[in-house]
Amino acid sequence: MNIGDAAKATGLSSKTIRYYESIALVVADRMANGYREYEDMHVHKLRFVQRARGLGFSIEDCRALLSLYEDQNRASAEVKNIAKKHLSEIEAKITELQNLQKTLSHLVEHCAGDHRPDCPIMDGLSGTQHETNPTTEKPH
Amino acid sequence: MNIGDAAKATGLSSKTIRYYESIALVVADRMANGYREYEDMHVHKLRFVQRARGLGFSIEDCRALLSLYEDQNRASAEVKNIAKKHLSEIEAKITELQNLQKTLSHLVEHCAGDHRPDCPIMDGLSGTQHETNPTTEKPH
DNA sequence: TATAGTGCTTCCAGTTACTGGAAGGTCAAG
DNA sequence: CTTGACCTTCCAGTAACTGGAAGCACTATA
Repeated sequence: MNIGDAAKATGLSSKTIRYYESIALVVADRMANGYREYEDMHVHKLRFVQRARGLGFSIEDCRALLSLYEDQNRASAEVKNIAKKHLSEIEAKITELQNLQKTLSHLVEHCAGDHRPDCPIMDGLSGTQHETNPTTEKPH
Repeated sequence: MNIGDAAKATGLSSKTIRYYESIALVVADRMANGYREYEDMHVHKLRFVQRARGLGFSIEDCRALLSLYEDQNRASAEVKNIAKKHLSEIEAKITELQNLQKTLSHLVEHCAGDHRPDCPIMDGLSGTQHETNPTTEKPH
């Protein structure tokens, strides 16, 4: 199976699969002509990574998870720790975004959105607001 | 006022302020010795950008908002459009993260997290799950 | 005046996870 | 033998900074 077929089998692009090889995440064997050769085992790993990425795990998390995936003597506690850490990052991000959403929706609701220049959104951004809720001051 | 003072006045780092100048977002004048010179107007603009970034607006949005900020004849509708678009992106992101959170928290809850290798999280990632909810299959 | 220390300058590289594109080799079909 | 689809490598770009190196400017002190 060459890279194009592996791409179809996993839902990843050939580009992405090559990228994963370039960072030593999933490395294929080579055929006589230099083409990459994918066995079922490689496809399984690629699908594993694809699912993990779909759950938002970083590439480095995927690397760790993949090595646990191959480790017959793994402790599920290690897997759980990685997942819990990721989960709490997701939850923190949700909270952060909900705060932005609250502030922004307030501003948007109070903006007439017509041809006139007066705009509570601008007032909020310029610090000229008359009566408003505090903006989250920390860029990331 | 030189760049260090502008940094203190805005809460941005000197590095960031130089970066903003390099992308022509907020450009300072220069003093005889080559140092950047910041007037109140520059500080206002930098604070404006800092607040907009704090609300998650992209640099390009900041550029557009900044030009509206300076436009006496702006229509608040233009501001509102930018904000509404950003707001809907935030809301989409929240929804996406909430889906991940749901799936992940299910998996985490069902993992014993002990010394044994059996692990529902691994099962979910490898596609070997016994009874589970679908994972979000789209990386970004 | 020499020097030390702080702050300023520019430029280059690295971060995350790919994606697009160029230049060129390989293979199967007609 | 040519065409077209596929494969290869390598380079550059994305977003928004951040870190660091090399070197000039300014102030204070010995």
